Amino acid sequence: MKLKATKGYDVVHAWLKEKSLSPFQFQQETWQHIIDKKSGLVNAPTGCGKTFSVFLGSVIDFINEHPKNYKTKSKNNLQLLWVTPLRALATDIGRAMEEVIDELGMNWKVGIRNGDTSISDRQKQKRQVPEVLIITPESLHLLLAHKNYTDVFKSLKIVAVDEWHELLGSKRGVQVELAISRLAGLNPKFCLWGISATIGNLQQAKEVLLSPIANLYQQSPDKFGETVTAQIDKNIQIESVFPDEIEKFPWAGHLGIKLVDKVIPIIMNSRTTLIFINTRGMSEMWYQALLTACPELAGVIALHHGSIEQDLRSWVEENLHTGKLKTVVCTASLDLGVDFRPVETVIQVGSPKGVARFLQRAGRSGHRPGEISKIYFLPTHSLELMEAAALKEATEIKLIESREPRLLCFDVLIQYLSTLAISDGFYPKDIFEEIKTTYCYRDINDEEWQKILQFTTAGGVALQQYDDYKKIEIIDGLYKINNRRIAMRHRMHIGTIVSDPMMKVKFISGGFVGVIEEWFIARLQPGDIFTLAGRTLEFVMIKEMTALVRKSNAKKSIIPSWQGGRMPLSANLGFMLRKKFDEAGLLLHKKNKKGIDREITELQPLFELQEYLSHIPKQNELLIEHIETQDGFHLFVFPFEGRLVHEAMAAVLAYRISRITPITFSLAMNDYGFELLSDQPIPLDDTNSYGLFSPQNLFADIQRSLNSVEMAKRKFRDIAVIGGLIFTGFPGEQKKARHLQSSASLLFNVFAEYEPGNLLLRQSYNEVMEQQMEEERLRKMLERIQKSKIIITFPNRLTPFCFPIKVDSMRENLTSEKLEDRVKRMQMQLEK
DNA sequence: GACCTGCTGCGGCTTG
Repeated sequence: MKLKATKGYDVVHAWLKEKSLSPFQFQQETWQHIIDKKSGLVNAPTGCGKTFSVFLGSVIDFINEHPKNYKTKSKNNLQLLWVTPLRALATDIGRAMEEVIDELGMNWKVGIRNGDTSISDRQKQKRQVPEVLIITPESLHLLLAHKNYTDVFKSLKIVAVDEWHELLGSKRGVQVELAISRLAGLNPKFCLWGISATIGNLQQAKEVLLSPIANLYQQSPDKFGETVTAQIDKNIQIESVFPDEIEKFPWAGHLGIKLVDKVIPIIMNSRTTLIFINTRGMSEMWYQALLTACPELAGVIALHHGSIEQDLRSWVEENLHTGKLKTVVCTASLDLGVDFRPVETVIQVGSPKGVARFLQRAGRSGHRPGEISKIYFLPTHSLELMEAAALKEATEIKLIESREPRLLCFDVLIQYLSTLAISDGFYPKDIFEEIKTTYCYRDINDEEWQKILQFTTAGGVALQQYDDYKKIEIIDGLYKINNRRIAMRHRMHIGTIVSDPMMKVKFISGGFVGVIEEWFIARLQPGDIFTLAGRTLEFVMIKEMTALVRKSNAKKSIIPSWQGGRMPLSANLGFMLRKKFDEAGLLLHKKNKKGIDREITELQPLFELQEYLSHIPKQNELLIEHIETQDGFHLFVFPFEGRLVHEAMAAVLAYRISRITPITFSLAMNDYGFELLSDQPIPLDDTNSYGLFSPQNLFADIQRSLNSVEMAKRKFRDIAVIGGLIFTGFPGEQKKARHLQSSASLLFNVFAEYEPGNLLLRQSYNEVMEQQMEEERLRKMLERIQKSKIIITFPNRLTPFCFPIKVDSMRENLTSEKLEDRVKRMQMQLEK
């Protein structure tokens, strides 16, 4: 495609030429669309100039509009609104944009508006609106909460939503949708561009973002907008780290520290290495282990995770950028963000749980078009090695996960209405029309809308006697909040991220180290030694919700753990894993092992034992193992559908079996399968297996088998905070976690008793089903099982497949030392 | 209610 010659393009083209840069095809395509005033989605990997695709497009467009005076034109006049999910990205992108503007001699200003923006900068931006404003979704809503906010957006020409794939699928994405619907209501002339990495549902991603704009043009949202794809194929090299003797490598575990000696040469042979660890606690352990194994790393190795003080993290990022650091051990905290050009090698320790995440991390290395991205996969137990084989093939065929957009988030809607009410107020009729243009709320009905309005103005049915919940007043039909206290509190609570209250950790001598959860600190005695941010610390005391510590030289220390999210194995990776096990099973009977993944051939001894004791399931089979040990009667099932689905399925199966015979179970699960354990034989056999895994009555059986009320209550806490029902305190004034949960629980009970139809209550149950149980996936799994062959085996001892689940379930009752002894004993028995 | 594996992300302490 050749770009139409325009003044704007000439100017930009000349500039590019001067810099000896030639634009990529996808960038030119985007520019053309922007010139033609179209909207759409750019699909490009990070680090290949996706920023410039849209940014330069807006520059070209501006020059075209003002060919004569583009150098002097414009002041106080927002042209481009750049939405990005990360504050850290804003500075970098802003700097790059300023450079271009400077070199083109244009009279544009770039402003950054987020929580880091100083008060004086905010005031400056208010007096003189910059031409380019880089903003987070939260800050964008804060703008909508300002009086006369409509003035700011009058001149807006282009809105870009960067990293849209990161926002889609979360309530932050819903916030973006709402903001877009409002802007579309105000200023129908702007173009909207999303920028996204590759995901499974790109078309849907485009539709979600562009829906309100499609509505303006009265077009059907699923067909509206352009898709521009960068044809830049990243060369990704995946290499497994193999233990020397697979026979001696543990069958279970999650840390993988036994392979630390294999990591040192990789670090040494590479300029810089990022080591991704799945949890914060384990990243602390790896950091220590690497330093112990290779003391020369002192000073060039660092640690980075979400509970480390922001300043320390920035220091690490900065020094990684300049190449001073050779290695950084990190968690998902470095998945996104600053463009780490010098990173040469990436190591993934343990399961990345999904294809997209793995590719994202691989892409952190060789971060330039044309360069090879090199990633090592380090397994934490034997069977996990199969994930490397699965990831390789998934990468080849681009089996990348989708991000499902969230629907009908009433909590976010309530927050949004309060936001509009504290600025200029709103007329329900207009706003209802607007929100219905979003993907999230397109199916909202009149009754639900009335309930929402009633809720924000009168506290709904249950809370009508409490003035605190009557936030919005109606004056001549205008919905408005005039109470300054309510307005202030609301501004402080804009956003959809609800975190557990944490305790800060600070040196007595001053200086913050990071944050830790209350329960962890609560069990420490003064004088106890623990580790945080790679430092050994002695706990002194708690003062004003801050744990005071001093440095320590002790050799032994406790490593904290945090209660984070529990990402399950993705459906795509599970699918590929089943395929690889199928291949492994076939291979046992084959002489010629050419062309077979090395991971599979290395694991041959393990597979032989599995096949001897039980069976290796094929793709169209479900393996069930009945095993009797001194602990009792075990039933192991291996659907490979991820922890959350297994958790729900285990409960449903236990319930269904208990209807055949009165029987109680204890349950255990991991990403590959689950276990039912009982003191009596478990009546599951050929005659009833399909019935027990039937999708029929699934919903009812879930309700009966899981404590959905308790689960909904937990979900409700976040919903209540987002919806503004619970005030989590002024900044710095931390509320206790217990306190927060109990106020949420109280509200939950009130609704359950007096207003069972409450929308937020309903939403919490829906979120349990959709997010926690992954009901959709559970149902699909059961349908798959109905079409599969169920293979029931009776091994006379534990098998390589069930061993990791067994070890995980033992962990619950034992301390780690005892566990280690016990695992050894189990393994010895197996080797007999 | 919390641990023995359990991520990340944002915002707020005014204004007339």
